[in-house]
Amino acid sequence: MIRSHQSGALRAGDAGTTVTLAGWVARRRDHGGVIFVDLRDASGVVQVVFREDMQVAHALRNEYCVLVTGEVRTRPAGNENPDLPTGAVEVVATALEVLSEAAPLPLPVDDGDAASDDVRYRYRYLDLRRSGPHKAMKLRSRANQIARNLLADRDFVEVETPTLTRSTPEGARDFLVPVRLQPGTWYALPQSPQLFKQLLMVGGLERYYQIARCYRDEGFRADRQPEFTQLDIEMSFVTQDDIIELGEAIVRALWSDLAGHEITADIPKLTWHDALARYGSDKPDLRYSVELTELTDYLRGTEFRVFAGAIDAGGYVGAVVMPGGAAQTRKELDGWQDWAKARGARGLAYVVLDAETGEPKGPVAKNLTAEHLGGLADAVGAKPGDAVFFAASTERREAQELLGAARIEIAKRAKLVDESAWSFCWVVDAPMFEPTDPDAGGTGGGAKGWTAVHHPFTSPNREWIDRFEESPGEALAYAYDIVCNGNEIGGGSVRIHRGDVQRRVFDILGIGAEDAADKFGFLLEAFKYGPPPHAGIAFGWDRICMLLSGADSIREVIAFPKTGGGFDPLTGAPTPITAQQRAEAGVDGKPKTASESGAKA
RNA sequence: GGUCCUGUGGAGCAGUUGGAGUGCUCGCCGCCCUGUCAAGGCGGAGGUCGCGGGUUCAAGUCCCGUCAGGACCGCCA
Repeated sequence: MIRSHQSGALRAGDAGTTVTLAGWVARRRDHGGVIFVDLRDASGVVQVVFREDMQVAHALRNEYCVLVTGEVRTRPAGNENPDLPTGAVEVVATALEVLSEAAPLPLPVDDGDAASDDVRYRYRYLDLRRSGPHKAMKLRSRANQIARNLLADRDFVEVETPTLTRSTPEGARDFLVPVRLQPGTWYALPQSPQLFKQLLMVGGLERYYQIARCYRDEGFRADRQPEFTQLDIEMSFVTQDDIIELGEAIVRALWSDLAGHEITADIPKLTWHDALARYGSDKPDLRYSVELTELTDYLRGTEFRVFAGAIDAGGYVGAVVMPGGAAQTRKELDGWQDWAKARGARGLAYVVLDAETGEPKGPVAKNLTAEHLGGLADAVGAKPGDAVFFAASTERREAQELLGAARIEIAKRAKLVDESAWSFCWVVDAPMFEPTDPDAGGTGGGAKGWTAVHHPFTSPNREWIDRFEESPGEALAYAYDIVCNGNEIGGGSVRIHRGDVQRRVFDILGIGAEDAADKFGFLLEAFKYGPPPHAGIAFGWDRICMLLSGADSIREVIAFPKTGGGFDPLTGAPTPITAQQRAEAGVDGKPKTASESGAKA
């Protein structure tokens, strides 16, 4: 080591010690006769004093990398800085070596206002010198360590699975990699290690985990990047409850250590259907209590066409209450219409209850009978001064999700969210299937299809395993998600381990035997040889680290993140390739053996 | 694929009704300064107003297109 101590570790007890420090010039305060330099390394900052005999420090600039030798002294009385951990001491320099100079900085490296995201990520190596990003990287490392320790204590085996693998249709779009040695054929980057971890169970490992990079070529968001990380877990000979117990243990350990938050009781469970019915979301934010009310029966017989149309078609009408919402201006109420339209809804019907009299008012009120209006407040649990928003649709889930989105927006606008709170829940009993493309229903009379809510390897629960064909839309799965403050932070399922059940599920999904063999043949083959019952879970590691670090984007907990367009501002990736690279990569080659699936019709 | 917001010296912003590249904070360069810690004082440099087109006597400002970043919808088994 070229240094003797870490800058941030120096304390009053070190006074009198001669130290050699290495780090960066965080700030220089040049008084002419005496120069103060805040020297920063990974451990923190300490003040270095250069006296008249050390005027070389005059040439130092921000972010020069320097080596300083000097004596630690307690600061003169009255000059301590209580804001710094090292504020009781300073280092009086006797030697200075500039290890490397720094050009004028393209962004501020101090902890004041941050630059915009694209500048920060273009110069991420400078951004990472700031304390916030630095802490986020350390937090993530610590989170990995906590998970590894806990899983090692429980005899889990950490296994790496391939990142150059087979394209598995269904689900998200794959990133594809051309194969030079077999022109015209492509690897896919894994969307998750799902199939491999199931094969590891067949392989008898019983307890597997991996901090796994996953790749999905879909739209990117604040909480979605083209490559992201899961803490991926799979176990044999377990039930859903065993996975939930393990998941809670991991979450409990993470939040205890990294957020100082103790999860004492069991994390509450609610069913997928309850979550939709009460919160209009399969990842409800339980930090606030606003709930939806179904009004389908209450409003049955109404002549208001918007509601009657949904009710008569066997659909759903519901409402959500905005506490104090009656105080909104006409402009604000109109704003909700724009908000709803931006989400693809026709609008958001509402009734406001007069703050004095409780009298229902608003455009929709004119369309409802006195009877319906009279009992409305009680039916939805509204008080005078509240606003009631309605949604109606022939598709229950569609209306519920609109109200769920309104619920979130209400909480935001009415400031109902306790930002310091942590609220966890499990959402269990998810349906096995949902109809494909519900919007297209009714046209052409084409066959109604089903798609897996979770994934095609999810087991129906005991109640449905022998008869899910009877009513695919109602069949429930052993599938579970863990939710924190309205973010899905993990999810998993009990897997199908019986070939016959798997084939029946594929049948419902419209995946024929030939198709299944082509896409997942290797898994079905494996399942011929004594596959153990198994179940697993995967945690969205970036999201968890984001929540624990208080960030509002997973980019903050990724060392070198990409922009929403999948662009890396630092390296400039992706880039075009040269003609020679293209020729060598085999991009344009034709597969040698044209299998049925590969050949064009 | 769609909607909305943003784009002005190195960074963060302001810029009114269309009237001179105008302003603020920080940074940068030079000088002064012996106890600061967001040091202070004086002086200075630094601009294709994202890009292209249009309207106009005149565009940072209005219109159209486009690019980039962000948020959201679709999508994400």
